[in-house]
Amino acid sequence: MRELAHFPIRYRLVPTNTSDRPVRVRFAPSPTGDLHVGNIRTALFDWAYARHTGGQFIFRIEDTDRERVTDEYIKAAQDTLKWLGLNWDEGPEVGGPYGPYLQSERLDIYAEWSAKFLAQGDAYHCYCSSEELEARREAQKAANVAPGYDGKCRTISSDDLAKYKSEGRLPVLRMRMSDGSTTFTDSIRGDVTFDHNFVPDFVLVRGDGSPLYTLAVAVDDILMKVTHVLRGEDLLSSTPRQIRVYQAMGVSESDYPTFAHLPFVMGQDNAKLSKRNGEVSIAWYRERGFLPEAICNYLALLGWSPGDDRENVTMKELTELFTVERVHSSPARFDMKKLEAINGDKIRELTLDELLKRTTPFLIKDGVITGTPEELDVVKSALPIIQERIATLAKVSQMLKFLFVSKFEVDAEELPKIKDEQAQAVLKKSNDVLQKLENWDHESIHMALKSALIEGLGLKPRVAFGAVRIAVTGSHISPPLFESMELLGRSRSLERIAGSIS
RNA sequence: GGCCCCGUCGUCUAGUGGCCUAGGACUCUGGCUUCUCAAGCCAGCUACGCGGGUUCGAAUCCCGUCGGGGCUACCA
Repeated sequence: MRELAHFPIRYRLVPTNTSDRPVRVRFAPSPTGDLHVGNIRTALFDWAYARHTGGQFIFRIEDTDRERVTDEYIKAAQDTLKWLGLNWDEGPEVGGPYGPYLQSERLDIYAEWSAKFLAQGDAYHCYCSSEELEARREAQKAANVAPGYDGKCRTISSDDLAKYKSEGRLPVLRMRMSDGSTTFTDSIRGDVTFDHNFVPDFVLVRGDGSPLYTLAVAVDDILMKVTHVLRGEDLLSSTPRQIRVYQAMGVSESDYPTFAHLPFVMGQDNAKLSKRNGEVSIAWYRERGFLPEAICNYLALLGWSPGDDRENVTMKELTELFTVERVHSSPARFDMKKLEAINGDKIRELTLDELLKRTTPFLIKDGVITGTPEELDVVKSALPIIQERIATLAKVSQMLKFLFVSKFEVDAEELPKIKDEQAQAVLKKSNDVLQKLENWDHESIHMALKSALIEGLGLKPRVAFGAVRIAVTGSHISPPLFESMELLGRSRSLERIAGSIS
């Protein structure tokens, strides 16, 4: 076994794509659950960068830990990306020249490289058991030295080897780190240096022969000719290990990818956003009626800005404007209120047909309609009056429910408001004038009620119309009253008003 | 503990030595809009973590400090 030369490793990277290699960016999640806000922010930046540069966007599944990654989650990840419009050029389903794109299907490749590393002396077998390692780590902590593998099995006597083998111990494959340090240029953070004293020999292959992330990620990025690695900040300190694998692979420095570590998206509790702290899965937002373009727009503004005051950015504009240089190095807090505001803006930008298409599934799911053409006609005529008052698509159901219920009932907590003397007078008067109304359109209804209630009874509009609103829609919050009554129709409107009179 | 990253309104951000008595957006508060809720419009509150230095001049550069976060696995 050859000892590695003891010299500091100098590794310089150009901060932006000045290389003439075509840009290839990958998004490589390890789907151990539904993709969450942080994952998607990374995917979005990866995608935007690829599109901005006219490069390729590669989607790779890191499923080397088959105990935590399930097929279900892999499928869900693909669905989420597609729903968001982050289409990939290479990856699952579409294939590509450097596939397969599931690491679990590339095991022979990793086996080949790990055998090579072993033969070259870059890596070595380590027979230390988990218990032994744990004990030594504890001792290191107690002695206040940097914890990490101590290199015990770098050299191993034949006696010990025979002993371990007779005990049936299965070795892991460890990468040998040299002395010195690794410096690389992160496009977002600048030069970052790690002293190898704090980068212990790391495991490439488990005792059972399966590869670890540390091996697979580096091998794949090289083999798939990835030029830019934009990923979460949590992986920053694992970069020297990736670079060590590149060296062992014999890759020349000019072919190393450029790294850019994106800042975290944090939860309200100021901790890294994770499954623990609440509503982080993209599926959760989808179910609540958030638009994919709104999610992308909002997420793009977390850690990046176009540079001017604009906040409403389309996907197209994002691809035009996105550069790594404008990505922040500091973490951002996720703010649901702002997402809702942007979602509302995006809803208001939708055409009527588009809005109808998007809201229909929610109305059906909530049992408001079954989806007949007649129902959709009604929905379509009602959408213009609620488009500016909903922040999420899921809100349409409660707004339009009153138009479809077969057995109408006033909300229990609203009922007392129309039972007092004044309200009853309003309803009786309304019933009288509306019975005689010739044209049942919102303008006529408005005029009739205004004249009867405001001028006739001398009431404040909000008081008078409020009672009618509750009687007709069942709630004090509703779309505009007169339009609602026009949509509801004469008979049902009058029926409800009459039904509210005691 | 060690290593690494980070630090402008409550939140997201603009800002790369003078354009900053720090701009925008979201939130919040008040008002307008005589049908609610929204939307829209107007106004207001509120920030350069702290301490030194460099400079004629610092949010911007340097040092220190404090604070937050990540990593420290046969997870990724």
